[in-house]
Amino acid sequence: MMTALQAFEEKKRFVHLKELLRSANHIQKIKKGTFLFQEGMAANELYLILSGKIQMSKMSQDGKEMCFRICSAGEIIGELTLFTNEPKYLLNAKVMEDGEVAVIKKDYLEEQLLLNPTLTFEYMQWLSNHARRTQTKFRDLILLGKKGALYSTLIRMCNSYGIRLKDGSILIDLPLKNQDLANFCGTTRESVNRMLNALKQEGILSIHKGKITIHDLDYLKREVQCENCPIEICRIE
Amino acid sequence: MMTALQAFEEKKRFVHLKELLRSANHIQKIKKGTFLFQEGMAANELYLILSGKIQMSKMSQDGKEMCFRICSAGEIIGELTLFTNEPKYLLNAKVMEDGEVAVIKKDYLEEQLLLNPTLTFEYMQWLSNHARRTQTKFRDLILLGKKGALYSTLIRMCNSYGIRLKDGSILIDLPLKNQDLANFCGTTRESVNRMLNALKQEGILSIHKGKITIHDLDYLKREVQCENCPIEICRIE
DNA sequence: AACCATGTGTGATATGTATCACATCTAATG
DNA sequence: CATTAGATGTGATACATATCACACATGGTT
Repeated sequence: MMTALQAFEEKKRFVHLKELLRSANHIQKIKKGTFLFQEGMAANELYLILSGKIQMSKMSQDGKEMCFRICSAGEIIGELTLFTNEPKYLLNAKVMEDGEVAVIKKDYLEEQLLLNPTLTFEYMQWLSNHARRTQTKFRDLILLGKKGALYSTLIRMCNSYGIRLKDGSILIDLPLKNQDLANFCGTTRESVNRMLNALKQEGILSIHKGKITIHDLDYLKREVQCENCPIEICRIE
Repeated sequence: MMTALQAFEEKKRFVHLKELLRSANHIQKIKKGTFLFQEGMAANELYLILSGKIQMSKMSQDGKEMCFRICSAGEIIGELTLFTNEPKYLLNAKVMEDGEVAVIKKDYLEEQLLLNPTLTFEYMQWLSNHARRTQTKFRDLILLGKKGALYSTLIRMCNSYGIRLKDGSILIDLPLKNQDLANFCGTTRESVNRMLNALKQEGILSIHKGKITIHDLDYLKREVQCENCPIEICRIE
């Protein structure tokens, strides 16, 4: 779990990049249930989320959904279209919660990134960390079986969206349906339901109003033989 | 499958980056069966492969291996340690075939990358593509089941290591054991063996001296409902 | 309060996949 | 060419997971 200091450090990161993004072209309202963009669409802009929540996912041809991350205020989306040939969005951006995004022209951002070494540095750092996170995440999802996949997802969600409560429990501050979790870890809502209920029985976690609270994170870590990798790596996104 | 033109374009990519790497500090011989580096080791250098083959993989705590890519001449490894805080290798680099690598000091490369916009641009482009490849690859591995995972892996290997033969078949120019393939797609060697034999029966592929030749790539693509994503994305690495 | 849509919970069953235990096969080596 | 180590091939079985079908809970609406 993130300590107060770590959270502080995390916020200090990429300050120049975020500063640049704030000088955006215009602001756009986003409404729950709509898509900000969908995979395959030509990508000329990227977005800084000002408020609201957006789920980034990718569909398989047969209708199954792989969920990558849930983004909220301060996060950049559409970033992987930068510096690509025929830029198309690779993911779907589905709005989970009303809000606003700042719209940034891709061309402008690319130009600025190359002109300013500090920006370049921050962006490369972000990309490297992204790639590193992805490697450990997918190793877990693929090698640990579905139960391990769920446990690993819960652990990462604690690090990405968790709030430490007074009793030491961690509230994952996102309303998550069984189906959402299933989409994150490549299983079915029924399996997720059974596994969550088993964990509830054991007192490992509890659920109120669609939000999960983890009471015994160490249990989950033991079960997946967690190697306690650095906090910037062991995250959902 | 890559056309001649595409292959040519691919080779032209990242020329400045590779040029820089050739001005390396020194050359090091690598011997089959040894590790150039292992995950967790402090990372102060990265490498350009001059000859030989290196398999990049990550272990899970219970001894299972997730294989990410097999690199040969012209490829850079250890690159994801650039611009990270406490740089440690994230993967194991196991030598599959004797050869030589050029050793580049991490500090020097970081400095050069930031100083030269062309280099910066190439490296960012490479990182973006890497992230995009990873997203589609793991979606396939996680959502398609083990058979789909194997088929997807074979398709990507055609694009990464394939040589088109006169009769239109594609030779995957790597000696691959059943266990290697299993490590790539998160299954067991027995399962891989059964699936490969079924494909042999159907005439979809054949194997000589440990190298697989795909006779009917379209069959594999149909089975995984391949969406024919761009060649720089549908690859193993 | 009755209704409806959406989500959750759960048994029965089918399918997919791993595991175990061997029997070959093959290539390298003395 | 005999031996051996490593790789492949295959049945039997156990286990994990998905699928199906439906009951139940919940919250919002008329």
